[in-house]
Amino acid sequence: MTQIPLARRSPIPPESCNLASAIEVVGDRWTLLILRAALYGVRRFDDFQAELKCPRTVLSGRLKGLVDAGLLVKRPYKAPGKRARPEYTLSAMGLSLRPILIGLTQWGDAWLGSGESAPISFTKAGTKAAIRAAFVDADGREVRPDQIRTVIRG
Amino acid sequence: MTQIPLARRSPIPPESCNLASAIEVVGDRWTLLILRAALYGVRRFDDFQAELKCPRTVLSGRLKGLVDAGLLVKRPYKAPGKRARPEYTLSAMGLSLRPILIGLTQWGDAWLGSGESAPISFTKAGTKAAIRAAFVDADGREVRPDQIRTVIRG
DNA sequence: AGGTCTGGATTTAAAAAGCGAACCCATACA
DNA sequence: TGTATGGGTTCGCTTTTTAAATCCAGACCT
Repeated sequence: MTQIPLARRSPIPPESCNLASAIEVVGDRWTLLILRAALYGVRRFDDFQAELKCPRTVLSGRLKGLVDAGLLVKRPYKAPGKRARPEYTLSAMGLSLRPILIGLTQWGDAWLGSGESAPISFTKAGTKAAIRAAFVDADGREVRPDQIRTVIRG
Repeated sequence: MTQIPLARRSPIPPESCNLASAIEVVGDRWTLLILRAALYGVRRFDDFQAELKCPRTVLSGRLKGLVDAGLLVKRPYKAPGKRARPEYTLSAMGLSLRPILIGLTQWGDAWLGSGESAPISFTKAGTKAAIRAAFVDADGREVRPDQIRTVIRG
């Protein structure tokens, strides 16, 4: 196993690190579970609540936070014969988290799964072969994890 | 923007979803910040504490949790002329989260960055061109986001 | 108009978690 | 003998979470 060299501090302090900022935005159990559901198409308050079984106060707070952060868009929808109600859909910013959550799904399949085959998988349109989250170079060719190098600006 | 079709529920209930399980393990602000630091080489209690500025009780609890979950390994180290002390290093399970945290870093660069160029970037060993998180098929060729299809087992 | 249903929240009070400061312990070193 | 250091735990206090109850607006029915 490639060992990471010992460091007393991270090369970038958390205050000015975009990873740390991202963690402030999405690094929360309920927030992540909301995003998971949203990526599967859930949009409405009560549907989120039924799925997550979280307190409605928490849900309402988290939804507000995600809207403020720009990950969700709140807008009215109107089913025929019903009054207009808000629905929460992913913005481009929120949608662009999909590869990360798919990556986390596959990490969970690999390390937390119960041995059975993964209950959900992802394929390229028109084919049946599974795809996976990975890194690619500018030409779209895979770069394996041990080939990744970190470069600090400066 | 590709809209996700409306759904009242996720296709997989959270209780039996490996993504939801993964969120239980790593879906926490301090836990993620610890993993971030660990991926940069931080190993020791006081170094984590100085970097995260979190209460020592919280740090000690989270480290225990990560060891129990198998992401970190606790073992003694001995600097010459010093007494033996514990250090926390990433297991293979923890290391395999690196692509996800790099993906999250790049998401933060794209959406939360202050307009300047990213303070940290990633390249393929031996080259200078940046790499990015993406999906690949079995042959390691990129699959663009709009080409991704979700398949439920059954 | 009045009554009821329903989705989308807010209010309330108890339980849990987070927090900072102080303290403890073992070992190196002077 | 005393002091410094790394790695924690203990102690109170504050903030969040949580579950349950309540509120509210608009559609539908009669």
